Amino acid sequence: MSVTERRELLFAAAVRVLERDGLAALSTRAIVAEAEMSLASFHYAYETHEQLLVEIIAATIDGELSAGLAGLGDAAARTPREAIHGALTSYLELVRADPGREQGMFELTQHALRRPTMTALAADQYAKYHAAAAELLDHVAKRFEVTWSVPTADLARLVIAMTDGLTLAWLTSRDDEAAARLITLTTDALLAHLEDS
Amino acid sequence: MSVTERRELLFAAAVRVLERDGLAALSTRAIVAEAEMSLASFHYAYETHEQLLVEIIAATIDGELSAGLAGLGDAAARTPREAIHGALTSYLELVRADPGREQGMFELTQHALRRPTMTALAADQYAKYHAAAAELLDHVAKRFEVTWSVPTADLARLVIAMTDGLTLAWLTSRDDEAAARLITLTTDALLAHLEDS
DNA sequence: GTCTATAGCCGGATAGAC
DNA sequence: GTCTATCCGGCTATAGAC
Repeated sequence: MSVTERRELLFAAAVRVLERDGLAALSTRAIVAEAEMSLASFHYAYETHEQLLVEIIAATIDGELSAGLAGLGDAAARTPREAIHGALTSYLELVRADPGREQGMFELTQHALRRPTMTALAADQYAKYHAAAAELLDHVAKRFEVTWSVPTADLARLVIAMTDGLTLAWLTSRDDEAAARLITLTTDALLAHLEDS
Repeated sequence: MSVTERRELLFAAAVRVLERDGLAALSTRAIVAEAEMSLASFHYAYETHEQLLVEIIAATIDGELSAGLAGLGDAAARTPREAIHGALTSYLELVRADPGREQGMFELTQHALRRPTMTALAADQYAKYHAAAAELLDHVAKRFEVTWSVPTADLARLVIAMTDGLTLAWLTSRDDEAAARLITLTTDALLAHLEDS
């Protein structure tokens, strides 16, 4: 087996363990067991356990972005409200479909914030979240020929803060109706800063 | 030393370790070292390590509430906008003054969500957050003789989601100006649902 | 290359001396 | 009651057989 193939298998196994059992259970032993390998073979692909963690954080950033906010580009939306409401709703669907995944993201962020060598990763993670949200807000403005009366960089932070808060609220309560109302309130908050060009 | 006194000392030491070093470092050994006790004496006050964790989660809920949203009752505020903006700002000050504390809260929530025996605690935690936020929104409405056009229970979820999102944004970026703008946007979002009685 | 076996450390919990 | 010493298990990492 090639080193790169082994890395990919271990990486995929690690993501499964993280989502299913949480970061606290993401030991080297759990990973190789999930990948059905021997313990020693882990270090043939990765130097240290922490190195895999770093790679997971870095990689999950991009995946999260494309999946979570893909709904914003939804071609079926006929108004800015539909576009934004639909995007937030499709994000919530993602959380509902795989709660462990979003929980794993939070755990990774918290973990990174606690280690000096990894805090930059957490900062990068959120910088990319904000950039992606801003890009999609710009996309909505362009598509519907409207303009945001507040810098999209600021509105993007509002979007990300709300998705984080929405996720935590749903994870702790599992209340779909309350989450739907929260999405509507968030949509209202964003649309208040939209004006015709 | 009485059992209750020992419990209090261990509890306080555990909170210090949690805030300073994080949940992952909150071992029984670390706690007794912080409290300057022997290892065995821990189990004279608490049956298990998990029992202390449960107690910390339960107790920190109330403390967080009273401290975090105390600004909403600020007597100096002369308008609803000042009251809400001031409350969110004073909450952010709390986060800035003690980032480790808020991080510890997130870590406890994530931890509780992963163990079946503790998920109810996380649900209680957020239910109490929401109830407290609703109560304070009601307080603002009463004091300034205005009414909320949306159930305060729903607006309360918006408040809590935003404080969570705001906290994560600040923890990852340490950007005070961006946080201030986020607070202004949040204040706007809430005031949009305020009308004269 | 790949495995078994193990070193060395830290974890929670407890036995037993005093 | 309070401590030291220890059990036992899980952890990361690596040595060494093949």
